[in-house]
Amino acid sequence: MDLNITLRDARISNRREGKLFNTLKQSHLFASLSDDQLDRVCQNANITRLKENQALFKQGDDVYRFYLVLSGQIKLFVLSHKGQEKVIDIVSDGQMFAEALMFMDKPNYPVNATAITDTEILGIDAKDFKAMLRDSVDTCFFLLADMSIRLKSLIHEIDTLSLQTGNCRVAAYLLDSTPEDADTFKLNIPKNLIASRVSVKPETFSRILKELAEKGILSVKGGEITILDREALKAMSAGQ
Amino acid sequence: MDLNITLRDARISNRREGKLFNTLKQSHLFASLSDDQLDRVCQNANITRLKENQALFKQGDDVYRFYLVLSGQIKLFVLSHKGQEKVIDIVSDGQMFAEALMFMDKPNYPVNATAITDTEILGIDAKDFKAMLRDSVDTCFFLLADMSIRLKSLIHEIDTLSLQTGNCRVAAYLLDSTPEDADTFKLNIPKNLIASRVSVKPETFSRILKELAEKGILSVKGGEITILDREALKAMSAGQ
DNA sequence: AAAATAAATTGACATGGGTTAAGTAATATT
DNA sequence: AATATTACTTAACCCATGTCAATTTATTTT
Repeated sequence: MDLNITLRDARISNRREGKLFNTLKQSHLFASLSDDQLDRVCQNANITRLKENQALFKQGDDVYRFYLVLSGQIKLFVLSHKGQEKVIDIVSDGQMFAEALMFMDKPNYPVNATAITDTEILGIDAKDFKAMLRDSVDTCFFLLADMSIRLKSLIHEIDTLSLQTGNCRVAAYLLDSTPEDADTFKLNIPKNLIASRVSVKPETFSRILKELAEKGILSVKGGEITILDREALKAMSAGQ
Repeated sequence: MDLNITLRDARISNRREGKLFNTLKQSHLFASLSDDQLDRVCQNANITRLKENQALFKQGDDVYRFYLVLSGQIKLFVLSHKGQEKVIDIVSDGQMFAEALMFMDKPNYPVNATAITDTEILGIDAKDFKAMLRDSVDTCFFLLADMSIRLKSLIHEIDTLSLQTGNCRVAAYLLDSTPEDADTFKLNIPKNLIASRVSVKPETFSRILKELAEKGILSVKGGEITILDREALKAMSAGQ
């Protein structure tokens, strides 16, 4: 199929400007690999282009690869019995996902992955990567650190789900979405996905934004948010 | 202090009946280590006895060790701004905890750890362990698998917190607490801790148990639960 | 055993946030 | 540009679960 291009081709066409290699090296995990190791890992790697709304894998599918987003965005989500969707995470440019699974016995994806915009991803073969990993304890340690950070942030997520209100989670999300300096920014994903990400309904998300606007903490113009009172927002994200 | 006994002493006194070594080998991670590697790891290890309600570490403390529970139970929990407690996990005999943290830059415990009964734990020095780990890719892989399983279960936890009711989470907890064969069992931790573990208030937990009893799904006599209709309980844990 | 303390239950009530439904804005399609 | 589709907002209502308060039941302590 013409959606899949072998990495060899991609490397030849991209090496000149170094786009792919640079992207890989920007990623925490690959930064410490030599070009040789990178080559080994990329033997059976491939680049896939997903159209908006196209699924990459479904919850329960067997795991043969993990992925690095080159451009675009992927949503990782679970579905309830009744088809209700909960966004676990949104993965964007330069970020890796599903890299933790290959170490399990007979791994299955615990989430669904679907592109939310046209997206270009690099898929890396789990077997190749694990084989390389046996020769690179450093990379093992990078991966352990990576997973450790994820564990910590998931624990924090459980924490906020159990102990905080939707209000706090929205405030925290907004603070997390804007750099310290810029007070005006555009939401990079649709509001209904943000709502699911912070575990409230879209209606509730709207209400919370409205409430924040009424309190003078921020102003909302479509997808453009301006933070007017950062301290108040921080206070709210910390739980009032 | 007399609460800390060096492992050398412990080994001498325990090797005969092999209690400590067996406990270590029952643990997923240590099962693949040679006795020599085990010795290296245990250089600066020590055994600590905690009294009921005694804290082992607090959220934010620097991480120098990770732990294996030899006997008793430890609760891992976070506190809200207002002092509200959320139990992240209960760790019992043979289980390891905090082993994921040592790979981070300047790690701090993301949770509090307190003994809920008199507890005996083996503390393993993170530096020693990491040094040994550089010579044992196998153990790296075990650890990666271990962390992968934890990641998966935390994702599942977020899933159930976002998409399911307290009802479902209680049902799932109860199913998880009893072996497939025995229908009658004693809750091994106080009900208020179970409530926090499944993210409901003690009052709500009481009501849910009462409702389950009224529906004929189980019977409750103090801390003793008898499952009367396992299928119904499974259905409820799956979301009605 | 009695008293004191802590844990669990129960009821009355409050509320955060879900549900339903309608309408409005924004985006995509013809 | 006109239509269709999708995303977002708003309002009225409702429910699961939290809060508060009072009791009952366990568990310690003396």
